[in-house]
Amino acid sequence: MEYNFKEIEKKWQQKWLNDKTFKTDNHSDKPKYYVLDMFPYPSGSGLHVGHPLGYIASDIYARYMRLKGYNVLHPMGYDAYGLPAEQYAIQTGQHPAITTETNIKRYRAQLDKLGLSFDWDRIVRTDAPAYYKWTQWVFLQLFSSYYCYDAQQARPVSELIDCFKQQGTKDLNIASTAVLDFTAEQWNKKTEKEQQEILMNYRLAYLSDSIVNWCSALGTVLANDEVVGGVSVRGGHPVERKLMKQWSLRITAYAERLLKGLETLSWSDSLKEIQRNWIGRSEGASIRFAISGHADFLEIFTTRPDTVFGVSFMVLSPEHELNEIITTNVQKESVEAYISWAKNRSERERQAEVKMVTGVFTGAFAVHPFTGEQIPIWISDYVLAGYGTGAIMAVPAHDSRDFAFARHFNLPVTQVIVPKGEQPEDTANWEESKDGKEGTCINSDFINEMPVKNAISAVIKKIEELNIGYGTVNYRLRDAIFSRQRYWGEPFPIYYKEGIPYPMAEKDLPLQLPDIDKYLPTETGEPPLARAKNWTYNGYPLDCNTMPGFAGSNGYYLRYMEPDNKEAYVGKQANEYWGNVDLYMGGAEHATGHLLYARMWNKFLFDLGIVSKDEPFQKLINQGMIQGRTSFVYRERGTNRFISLNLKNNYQVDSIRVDINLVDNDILDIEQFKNWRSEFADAEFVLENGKYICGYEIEKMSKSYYNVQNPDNLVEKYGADTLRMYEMFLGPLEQSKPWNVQGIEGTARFIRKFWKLYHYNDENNFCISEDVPSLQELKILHKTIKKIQEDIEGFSFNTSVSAFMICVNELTELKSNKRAILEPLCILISSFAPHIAEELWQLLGNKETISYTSFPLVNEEYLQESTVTYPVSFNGKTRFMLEIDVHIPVEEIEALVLQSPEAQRWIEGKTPKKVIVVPKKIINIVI
RNA sequence: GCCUUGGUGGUGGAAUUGGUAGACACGCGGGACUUAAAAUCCCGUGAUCUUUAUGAUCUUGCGGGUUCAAGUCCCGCCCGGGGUACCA
Repeated sequence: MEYNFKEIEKKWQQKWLNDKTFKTDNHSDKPKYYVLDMFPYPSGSGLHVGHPLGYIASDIYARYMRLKGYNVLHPMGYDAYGLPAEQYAIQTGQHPAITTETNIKRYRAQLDKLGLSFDWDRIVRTDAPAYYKWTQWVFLQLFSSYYCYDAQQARPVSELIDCFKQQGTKDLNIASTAVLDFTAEQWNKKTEKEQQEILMNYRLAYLSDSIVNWCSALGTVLANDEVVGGVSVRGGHPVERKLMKQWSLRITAYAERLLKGLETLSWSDSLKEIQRNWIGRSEGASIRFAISGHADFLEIFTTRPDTVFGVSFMVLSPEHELNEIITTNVQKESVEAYISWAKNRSERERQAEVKMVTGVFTGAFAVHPFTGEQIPIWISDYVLAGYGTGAIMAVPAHDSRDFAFARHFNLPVTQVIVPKGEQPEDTANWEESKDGKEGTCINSDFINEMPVKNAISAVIKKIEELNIGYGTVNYRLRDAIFSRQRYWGEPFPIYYKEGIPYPMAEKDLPLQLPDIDKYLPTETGEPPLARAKNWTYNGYPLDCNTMPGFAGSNGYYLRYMEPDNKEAYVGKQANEYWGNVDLYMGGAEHATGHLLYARMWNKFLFDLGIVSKDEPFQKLINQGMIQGRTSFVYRERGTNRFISLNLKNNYQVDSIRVDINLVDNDILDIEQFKNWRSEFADAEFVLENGKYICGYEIEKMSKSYYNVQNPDNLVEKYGADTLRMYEMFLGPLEQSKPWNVQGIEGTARFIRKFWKLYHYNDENNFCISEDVPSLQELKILHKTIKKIQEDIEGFSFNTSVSAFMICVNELTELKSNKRAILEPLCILISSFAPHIAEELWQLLGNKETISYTSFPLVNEEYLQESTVTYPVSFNGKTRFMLEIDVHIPVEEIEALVLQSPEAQRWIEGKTPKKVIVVPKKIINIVI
């Protein structure tokens, strides 16, 4: 039989489906292993070649673990809520549910063709009411909980109310938006509304004013990605940063645990580092400065209280609430102008354009807490409203941004720290600040001559004594804004009574997403849900926001454990059996989003006693991103004439992305291009050598860049086994790489070669030899088993594939087709190329599928060598090879080498200075 | 800007974690089979030089350093990718 991958793959995919080969039971004698992929967002352009990279890798591991005797849970689902379906709905009027359904069907068909071993009976999708019921349920729990720092866990708000009734805020150490102070008596006198407002200050899901990108023309809030240069990408309308009431999750309450928990995880160091930096723990002090002529205080956070005597000005963020209060009449106009200018700059712009120094003086002065000096208060957008208190004390001598600011506005620079081994200098000559945290204090009153570290604690002690501040820990992490003014998401199970939000009863969940006539915000700027008819609960209006994309993806891994449970998010027994995810496969682009929110979500559920593990994802592998190669054509400005790549420098041109399907080998198919868009129908071209050559760039694969490569054509042409092998062969799993199909022929050839090894006669029938294998064949086999086992366990799948290839090449050379070799080989290859492996396995006469067998064991005996071949180097340059018996002790090797005629030739009668013998590695002779 | 990651032949990449740089594959060149093509198989393939050899020299983004020995470790640069809080 010829190798007919189409028939073979279809046959086995059908069989796995019919037999439910990969259905997983929640009960087993075997140890459990949970392999999870980050589920995809079903986009309109279908599954692209980047998706399977992770899915194939996790599938290889899942299949391997089954062979190693584990009960493996390997499910799949869809992150079905998202912006693209909504945008499409706005444009076409088609309900996002329909778009999503179509896309999911397409994804499923594409996934099925790859031969992935998912247990499809456990499918979850985030837009299913039976699923989002539980997303809403968790939200209600968050709403009804607060975070107690003493207990280091979430507690019910009802407990907090009892506490307020009895002792007010006394001795409370809990997470809050603002620090409040009241007695039991005061609490009990408050109205229901006042009490509810106070409780909002503590809830883990709470309403507050947050800064968002508001586009009044579109009537909606935009992501930073959707804003460029202060205007919306769509339409180019102005966008301003505006305070709006939003739901938030108090993830900052979990900052410390999120940080600590990282230590227990098998994630890459870089990913942990990203999360650590994102959480951004810094120790420092909060100090209150009095303001001249005002009752208000200016509270700042600094990590360098030791530099307090070097303060030469204060800086407030443009959003700071004191701006309005303290600005003098003289400065009013320029301050207002500056603030309104700064308002339209995104946070990213502000931080990126670090060289651009801007700011304005308020006219007001703060009072130095120790010297009583008058310190001018400035406003500048290099101070961010969202970090610390949104205000800083500027110490230009020891902070580079403050230094740049001081130089630009000609403010004084006072040195207060002398780095070790240096002398105090005249700061007028400085070209940069001395930011180092090592040194001794000068010009600093009571901390003079102290090293920085001691000075920090001395100042903290002093401000605590004076009751003007305290030592504190600050996090860069911000609470997550949790509401979106969009349609396609989970509605909030919250209704309003006299403007106060109340939770719906759990028994009334899920609160189903209503149908509406249009997916746009209302004319008055209300979110789309305001268009829904009877959007009320017991006669009260419901919240019109929806939850963000990440809401549904937080706890989905729990739902796979028991997807049909109607009583609970996840049943206790199922959760205790599956614990957490043993291996999570997904992209590193989720490092600070999903992977942080999901951890917090899980920790909260852990606090509630719903889940048994504090961390959701024990081991994490980030598959690299497969990048697209976007093709570009170059249009001469103001014309419809296109200039070939190497001639474009002679013209003034604009780069235009062109669909990669119109380009072959960088050569544009001009006829197809003309038909692609009506605007190009009468295009003219300036060619080189009769061809139009396109340029290219490597970037993220995206429908909007026209560079999406889908796997369908390749599966059609080469089969799933080849595609699977090829995607793994492409390079290290964790590295990003551009997609390129140049090498796929080689993998296809290798699979055919493997098949032919057992189908070599004229009729192409299956031929197998029952002979006992030779030592050489056993050596090849066991070398391969060992290598592949090591590589799978180290997620080095590219070298595994190479090892297979070498093995097949060697066997082909020996014309070896023995049963005793093929049988283990089928099992080895079954993780990578499961279809061909099953087919050969069946041809060998096996009745059961490979998943019921176990991984072959390595017999080290076959791998032992009697000699070692040493490279012999002179002064580090390898000159010849020398074979030495393994049993010769290391001490004797030196003499042996020096005596060899080759060595004598290189030594040329000189006396070697030194001989280095590294066992089994190298011999180096220094002369 | 900040965080993170990568840079090795014409191309994708390998290198036992400090020990023969370029495995394996693509591509390319040559040959066999064939009327021919496809497929398949065999040989060659980092660069330069010469005395054409079991030869020499150079070579892992650039510049320094540590070491008997550096793609790998250290310091300083350059360039690409991802993230940067409402894309998923």
